[in-house]
Amino acid sequence: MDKFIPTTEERILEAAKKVFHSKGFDGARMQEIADEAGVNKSLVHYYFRNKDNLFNAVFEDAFGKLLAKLNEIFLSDLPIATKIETFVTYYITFLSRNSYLPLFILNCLSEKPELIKTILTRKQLSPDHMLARIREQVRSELHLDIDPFHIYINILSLSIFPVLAKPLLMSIFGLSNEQLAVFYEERKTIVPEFILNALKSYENNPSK
Amino acid sequence: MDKFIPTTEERILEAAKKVFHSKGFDGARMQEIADEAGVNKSLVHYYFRNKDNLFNAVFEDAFGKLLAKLNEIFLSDLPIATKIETFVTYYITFLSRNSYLPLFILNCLSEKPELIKTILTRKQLSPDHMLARIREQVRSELHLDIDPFHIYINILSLSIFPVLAKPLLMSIFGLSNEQLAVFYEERKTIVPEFILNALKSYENNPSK
DNA sequence: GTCTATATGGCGATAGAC
DNA sequence: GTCTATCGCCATATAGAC
Repeated sequence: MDKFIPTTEERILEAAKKVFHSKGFDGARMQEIADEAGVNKSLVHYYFRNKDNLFNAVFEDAFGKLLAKLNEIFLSDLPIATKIETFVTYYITFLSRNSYLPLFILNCLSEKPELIKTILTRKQLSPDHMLARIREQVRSELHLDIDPFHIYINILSLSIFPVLAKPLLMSIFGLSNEQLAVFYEERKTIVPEFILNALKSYENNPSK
Repeated sequence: MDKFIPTTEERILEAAKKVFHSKGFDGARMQEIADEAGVNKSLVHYYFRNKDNLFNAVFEDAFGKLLAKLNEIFLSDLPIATKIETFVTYYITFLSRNSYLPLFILNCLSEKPELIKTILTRKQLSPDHMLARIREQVRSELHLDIDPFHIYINILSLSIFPVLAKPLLMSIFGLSNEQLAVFYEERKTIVPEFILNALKSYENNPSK
């Protein structure tokens, strides 16, 4: 079994992910990235020219993966209930293992929102297409004629916020890492249940 | 009507809020804060000694207000359904008017989680007390014997995340400021409905 | 490709006149 | 209390030897 030997460039990119994810653009130091990668500081500039370039590479990698998965799940042929379960489980699992990621992405988007256009076109992702698909399924499978946008945002909120708020859960409620792991595990079943329960009630009482 | 004339110190603090909220600790510049307040840079040091002190003052102000309101609502004598409505409406209103706040607070907590202890003790806030109160009401009013923690986190998620994700909503879905205002307005009724619907289903089917 | 050395600028903080 | 001037440090980035 031949071991994967990363090139210097890959080592730098991995180190940059670690540092940018936890410290953000302004807080990160090129020296720290170099140390983390075990290379000389000048090499970082040699491969990526400047801090902005390196940061963009890190951001595209992080956000691109998440967006692609989002699209993959919601454009698939699964029934809507299964999609919700799959999405919630996948996102909670992935984000809780990379818990710096969501905060990093939101910070980046609030500072440089233009970066997202590049990624959407480069990866050929269309959020409108995805929303249309959800609306169609909500209508045909759940027999609800409602705007799917709020539902969609609710799914994202319930999956992402609890990971985003990890430091808050630890410092306010004093949860340990073990308790947090249990908490996230529970949410993988509780959240889809919660959402489908809420939707079922609309079925009985189609006010909208 | 005598106009409120802010002291220099107050002007600096207000300016610091604006700059720290939007740029974070590392991104903020003492010079920018001074410019924003219309004073000389040295005056900022004169009143607050250093950047850390100033930042702590800003953080305590922001987070303290939100925590106090959270406690006030959930420890009040309102029925649980009304509490949820009140909370959702208040938080969406307040946060969407100060949309930098939630991201600012989460960043701060992930970098210096120890700051929260000070605030909790200084403001005499007890999260455990609040959770106990919710459990009690969920049991007596909704006749559900379930752990209120997930419900509580769901309420926070559905209220806070959509504001936190404002830049995401704007850049991915291309929402304008007007569309966002409508969106947040809709959520003030949709979210409590969604939550209470979900809880009602547990009532019919008390698996837990 | 990888290193050392250095240019260049910006930032937080202080000293000291008024 | 408010200003000007400046110190000392550190960060990004580049030049150039190997």
